[in-house]
This record gives sequence, C-alpha cells and structure tokens, in this order.
Amino acid sequence: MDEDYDPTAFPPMAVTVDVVALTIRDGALRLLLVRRGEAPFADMWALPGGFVREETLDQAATRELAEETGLRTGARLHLEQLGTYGDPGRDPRMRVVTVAHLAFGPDLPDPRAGSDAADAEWVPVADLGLPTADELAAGRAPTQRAGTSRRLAFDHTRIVVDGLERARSKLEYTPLATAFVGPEFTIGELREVYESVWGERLHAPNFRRKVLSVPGFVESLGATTDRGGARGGPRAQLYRAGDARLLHPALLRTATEERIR
Amino acid sequence: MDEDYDPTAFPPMAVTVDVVALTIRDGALRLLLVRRGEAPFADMWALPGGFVREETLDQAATRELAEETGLRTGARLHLEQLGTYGDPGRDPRMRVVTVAHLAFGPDLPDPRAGSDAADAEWVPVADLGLPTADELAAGRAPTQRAGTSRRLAFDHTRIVVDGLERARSKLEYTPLATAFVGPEFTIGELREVYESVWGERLHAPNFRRKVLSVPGFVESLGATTDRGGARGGPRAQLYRAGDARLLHPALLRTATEERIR
DNA sequence: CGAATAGTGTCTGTCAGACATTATTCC
DNA sequence: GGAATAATGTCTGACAGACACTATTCG
Repeated sequence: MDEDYDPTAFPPMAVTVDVVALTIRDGALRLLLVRRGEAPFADMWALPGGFVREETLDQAATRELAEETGLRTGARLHLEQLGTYGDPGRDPRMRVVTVAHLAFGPDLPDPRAGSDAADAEWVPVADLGLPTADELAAGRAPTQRAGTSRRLAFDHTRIVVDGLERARSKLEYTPLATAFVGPEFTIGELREVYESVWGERLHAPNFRRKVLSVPGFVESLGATTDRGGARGGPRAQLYRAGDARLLHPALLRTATEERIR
Repeated sequence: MDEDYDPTAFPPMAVTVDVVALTIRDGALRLLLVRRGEAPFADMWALPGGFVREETLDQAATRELAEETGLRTGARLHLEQLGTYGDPGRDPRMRVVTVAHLAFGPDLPDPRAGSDAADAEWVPVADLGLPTADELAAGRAPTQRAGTSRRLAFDHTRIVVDGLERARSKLEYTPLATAFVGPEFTIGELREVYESVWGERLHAPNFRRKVLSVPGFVESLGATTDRGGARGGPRAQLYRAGDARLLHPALLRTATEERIR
C-alpha cells in the first residue's frame, strides 16, 4: 500500500468467488458443475460461484456453494482458498477478479437446485478430458480433449486443473484424505481416496503400514466394521482422524519425469 | 458463476496487489517494507502495493514493485501469487480485496525511492519479531512482540507470516533457493540460502551430498571460484540451476512437533 | 468352495543424519 | 602456523517398495 493509495478512486472491478467442490462417489472423484443459463457461455458448464458481499471470502464461497446446490455447509466440509484469477478479458463483459476456493467432503449429497442453479451435477473428473498442467502452460489450453461435451466456461478449466493438482499434492503432506471419508473409516476406504484422487492403484499392505506409521494421522477405535467387504474379506478395523496437521513422514507419490522437469 | 451473475451491478470493491519481496543480504533474510505517509496507519511500515489496472495480477505486482522501489524487474526475479486477503474491515475506509504476491531475488538492490515510496528499506526478518503462524491463528495477533518499532499496517503481518511459511516450505520441494543466488553459485552459497530462510544451521557435508543427488537441481560448470572463502578454505566448485521443477527426493526440514500438530 | 479383502512377515535398495578425515586456502 | 571451509568416506537406523503368506468373510 503506497502513499497515493486512494480507495475512493479505484478502477471499477467486480470480485467473485468460484468453488472447485470435490467428492468421491462410486469410487470416482467427482466435481460439482452447474449449467449456465445466460450469455456468455450459455448452456456451458461452469463452477458454482458469485459475487462477494459483506462477508469474508471464505464465507462467500460457503454461501455460494449452499445457495446454488442446496449443500448443507456441514462441519465435515473442508474449505480452503485456491488462488485468484484476474486476467483482463477472462470475462468478456467487464473486469472480474475471482477468488477460487477448493472444497472437499465425503460423498456429498446430490445438488438440489437452489435459488440459482437450473442444473447442477457431480461429474466424474475422468469424464472431463482435462488437459494436463503442462498442456495448459504450453497454451494448448483451454482446448479440452474431443469427445466430451463438458467444455467449461470462462477460465474454469484452468481453475479446475489447478485445484486438482492442489488436492493431489495435499494428500501427500496433510491429512486431507480424511475430509473425503466419514468420521469413522477403514484403512481400505482411506486408500480408495488416495487411489481416486491420484488416479493410480496403491499397494494395500504397504499403504496400511505407512498410514499407521505416521504419528497423528489416524487413531484406532478398537472396533471393526459390522460386515466384511461386499465382495468378501474379513471385517476391517475402524479408525478416526488424528490430530496431525502435517504428515511426517509424508505419503509421496512415485516420482514421474513429467512432474519433476 | 451462476445465472444471476450480473457484473454490471456489482458491489463496490477495490482490488489491490501487495508484494512480499524477500532477498538475502549479509547472510540475513530481508523483507522490503515502505513507510506509509498517510492515514490510516500513517508512519507505519507496510508492504509495497497498489491498485490493479488494465493488466494481469502478476503484472500489477511487478509494476508496483518497480514503481515504489525502483527495482528493475530483471529476469532473475521470481514472482508467484501468495493468496488473497479480503476480510471486511481490513481497510477502515472501504472494502479492499488484496492479492498478495511473493517475490524473491539474489541480493536485490537498495530501493531507490520511486514515484511513491518516501521511504523504503530491506528489513531483516529476524528484526520484525513476527508472531508464529500458531499465535496468529490463536488470535494473539496481529500483536507483534514488543521491542520492535516495526508494527505493520493493515493485515500485513498476517500476509508476511503466510509468505515466509510459503517460502520455507517451497525450499523443500522446489529449486526456489536458486532464485536467491546469482546465475553461478557454490553449494556453500546455496546452503546459506537454506540456513537464512529456515533459520537453522545445516550439516554441510550431508547438504552437499543431498543437493548433488537430486536430479536436475544443479549442474556443475566444471570451474571453481577465483578465490577461496574470505576466512580461508579451498576454492569451491561452481554450479548453475538445473531444469528440475520439483526436487525429488526433497530436502526436508527436520520435523518439529509444533509444525506437525 | 472360490474369490476378494484385511492384515502380518520379511527382504532389499535407498535415504537421512552423524561422525571422521583429508585437502586447500586466507589471514 | 592456525583457522575456516570444501569435499570425500563410512556407518547406522529409517523408509519405500516388492513379494509371500495367513486369516476372514461374502456369495
């Protein structure tokens, strides 16, 4: 803030929030999208969002999520700021700066069309045909792969790609995965979260040992599930989230050349 | 973006950028601060920043840094978005949403007062008596420790604390440290970056081996410095930054209970 | 029973951190 | 010479990833 700072003579600019809401259902990572009813980008899919009012940015994101989808802002909903997107021209009508947020929850309910959203849906992320972060950086974006009818409005493809990368990365270093399951869960359910978000199969015995070796990640409840798995297997032990805010040692993805270079 | 989205009728809101600019000089991590000339918070220190114009957010941050400090936006300046701060009341005059950025460079020049900054200075971070992230979260903020005359304006203390934590964390997983040194550097200089930012001494032989074992972190130039160290010692080999974007394996800080829980 | 899953045991190569040692250079 | 630093060698314990194996439960 410099000395010619004069907030009564600021350039006209709108501030919005958009939400990248993720949940896991039927073993697939899903993203909440709403269908736009008006120009520009009419009939295209977009992230839920809207104007910021007399409230904090986090409150605005929570409110928009609830308004547009009927989602109860329950205690088990994790919300964090993702980043701010404000390129001139990202909205053809005027300058709009949007503060993107990331939300996670365990098998969130179907969106009941709220006040605004004519149509809202949990779309499997794999069905979006999203470009990789590299493709985006190289400017081959926001052209999504053919064969999908889910081209996103505005720069929302970029926002979703950034949000997914953030989620994948935070699974490594934080107990974020516990935000995708209920208050009581099995190690197998936790492993399915990692597999869904990372999009790769994990070695079950090693995963179990790693999770249990991280102090404060999970706490045993000393009980088991009532039944075994749907396709057989013994009853699994139940755990709840521990008090760790960072995982140490971390659960790292295997390094791939593409990610590193 | 929902369907009642109407950017021609948006609430009045100003959008600014603020920059947490860090450099290392005399072995100490330093933060660029400017002195405010006007109310509110007159005579207090603040981050350089100002209104966003017809430009991207990154461009606005780069421009403000140059304008207020005369800093040449050279190729060796690393800039990234930190986060957005928009609580109602963070500016007593009106609603101002600020997009904070993080900038790093090798021994950046002294700020030549530009168009706005009456007074600008590279202040050692250690002299700021900053609260820890935990103290901030607990609400004992933004009260900085007594004995310093460097209470920061607005919510800039929070922004600086977040920026420092981001910088410390990114040293672990990315080659960010090379942004704090010149194009050619020794392993010892790189180690001093880590020691300055993390605020702890590192074991020189192990640090060297770790850095050299990370693919793409540094590349040998096959040459040595012209002279040995100022206080003795042999001539050190020279390196330049490699092509890695992520460090694998990472250079992790030793885990501390405070950070994890 | 057959298939699927939970959980344990064990091995190997790699990494982190500590310590010791040698070589080189400045003052 | 004395002190500081660069660089290498080596050891130990922890961890990652792979494989083998047993136990339990569903259909």
